Amino acid sequence: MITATTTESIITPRVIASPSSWIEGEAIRQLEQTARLPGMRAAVGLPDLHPGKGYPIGAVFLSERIYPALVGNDIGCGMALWQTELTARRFKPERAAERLQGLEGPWDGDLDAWRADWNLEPTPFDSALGTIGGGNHFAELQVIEKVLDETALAALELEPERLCLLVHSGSRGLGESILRAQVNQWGHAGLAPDSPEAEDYCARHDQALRWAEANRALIAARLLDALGTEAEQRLAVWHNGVEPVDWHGERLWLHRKGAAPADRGPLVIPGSRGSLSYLVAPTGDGETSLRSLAHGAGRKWKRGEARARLSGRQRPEDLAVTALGGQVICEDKELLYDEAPESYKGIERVIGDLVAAGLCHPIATLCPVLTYKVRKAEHQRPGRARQTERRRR
DNA sequence: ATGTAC
Repeated sequence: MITATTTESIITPRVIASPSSWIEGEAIRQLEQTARLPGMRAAVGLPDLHPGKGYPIGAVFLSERIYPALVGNDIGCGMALWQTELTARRFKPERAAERLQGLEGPWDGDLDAWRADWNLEPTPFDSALGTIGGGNHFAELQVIEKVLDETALAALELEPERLCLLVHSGSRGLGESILRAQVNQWGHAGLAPDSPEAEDYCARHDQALRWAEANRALIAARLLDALGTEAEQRLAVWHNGVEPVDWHGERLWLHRKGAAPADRGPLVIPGSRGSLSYLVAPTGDGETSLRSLAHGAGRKWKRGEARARLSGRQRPEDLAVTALGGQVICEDKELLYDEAPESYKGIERVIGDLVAAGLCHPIATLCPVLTYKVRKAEHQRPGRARQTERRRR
């Protein structure tokens, strides 16, 4: 007997982007392919849609089943915004840059207390709590560049003269281990909700969400501590994950794969480190966009492609300051090129497409002042003593 | 994306 518990009809994915917005063919193919998975009910590509490893990034999927492989390894990856005590007027990026050291290593604070605060069980990956990681992850100080909705900004308790801190990171090795265990046992198959394996995955997934959120908070705390200042968190969202939703009275599973939630109030959609980020308020009923928004500008060039394209015309030192005047700390050459502003699409187009589709309205723009990616360990770079020695000769 | 896989 065949039990028809899943919908067999093929759904047609939608792409929310103006015809003039360039989207890679491979990303569309991945979107269509993913939309054919059993139990898929809706699939939407957002304006930052680009190819990922098997599944597209910048997309959202509504399904009868749970697809861990679609969520990917960085479960809980997301953005959090703080308002710092620093004022834009008095901030000295070069001085601040000098003080930001050693954020890559394990935190030497009270890990037990931190885990207790965030309701986290110990994991084998906790030495990475409070570390940014690689790829597109960063911690960035930003100045509010232009206020477009004063009332909304005030409601968020964001004062225009104070610097913001935006942190983008995820669940590091923990999320990766959860996905790996999942794929080893079940492959890429969708899990039936209420099955033991689904419950097991969801429990681990939710733990990774909390871990990632705690990670962003600890990254912020360490960075603020290094700068000798304080801050209050204003916004927090994750853009990689799956959650049950009531969809017109039916219980379905909403997968966000590089897609920000549009059902939890205002959020930041960051551009590259060389462009503005947008603080936006979601608008509309969430029907056409599956309650989601773009999570960033979207990659234009694949990882590893940027160095070959840019190294001829830009030296590493040229990439240390962006066109908008922001300082960049990234002592990893490959990453420095991979995450160069040119590797990303223009954020203005992405926001424009979302606004045109009636999905959000801008509250303010944020301009990067100091972007922290990675420092090498102290022993890997020329120390003060050696530099002094050289100068004497 | 990943205290990565080869």
